[in-house]
Amino acid sequence: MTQGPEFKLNGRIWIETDQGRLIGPGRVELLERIQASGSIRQAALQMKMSYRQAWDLIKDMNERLELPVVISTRGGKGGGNAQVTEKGLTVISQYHLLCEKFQEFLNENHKLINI
Amino acid sequence: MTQGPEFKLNGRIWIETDQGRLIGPGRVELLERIQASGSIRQAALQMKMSYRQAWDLIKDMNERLELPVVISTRGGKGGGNAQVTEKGLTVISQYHLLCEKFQEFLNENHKLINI
DNA sequence: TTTCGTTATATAATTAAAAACATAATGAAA
DNA sequence: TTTCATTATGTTTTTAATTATATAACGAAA
Repeated sequence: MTQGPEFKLNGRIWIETDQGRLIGPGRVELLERIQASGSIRQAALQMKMSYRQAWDLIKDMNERLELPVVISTRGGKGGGNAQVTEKGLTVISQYHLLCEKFQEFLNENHKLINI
Repeated sequence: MTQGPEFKLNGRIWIETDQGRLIGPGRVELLERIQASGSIRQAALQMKMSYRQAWDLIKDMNERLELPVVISTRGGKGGGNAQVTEKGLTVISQYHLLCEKFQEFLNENHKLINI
């Protein structure tokens, strides 16, 4: 029934400080994949992101939040591992909650598009 | 009274089609500056954007919307000029309205941040 | 005490995005 | 009919972002 291009309202939200972005979709997905795999390297591979990039992101969050979001160890069985802390889990669920609200916002305001 | 880093909820919204982003903050600012100056070149200079980039953005919007957002002429007095169409004005005001709503969203949900 | 896969980190290489540059085309006015 | 500033467009260059590569550190287990 509709015709012409389908205009869609979309967007991104994140949490920032005066030092810039701190928590956004990419970082949260990274945390989730670290939690699931127990490995920064595996999480990075899954997201087709370089290990370096993943590590930098984790380091940034660990340094800018009052408690680390990921604790990692090296050596030993498996070569090492990483695990998401309570703080990290809080960050994940907080962001998800915000995203749900944002999705509602997008749905509610889609009808305002009239171009 | 507050302490620690100030966490702020922020974000971006835009209108897209299956061909990708169509209307966002940069494009709308460009339209506004073209409207104010009557010139793509001046608008680009003001935004510290290359003329090429500005022109590409306008071209993209003109081609993807059923009516152009900017009509331009070359030669003559002043070398040429550009003017924002009714459609372009609609795009500007539509996006502003969405941004107002979005700002409300950000303000309302800022309190959800608890990390 | 050697192996293993990972974390941690610096440095080099690659790629993609953006800007810069060059050049026609244009038409009103001097 | 020459000048002028701009639009329009292709091409080259630069820059910034990202990835790749290399290497050390690590510690459990074989």
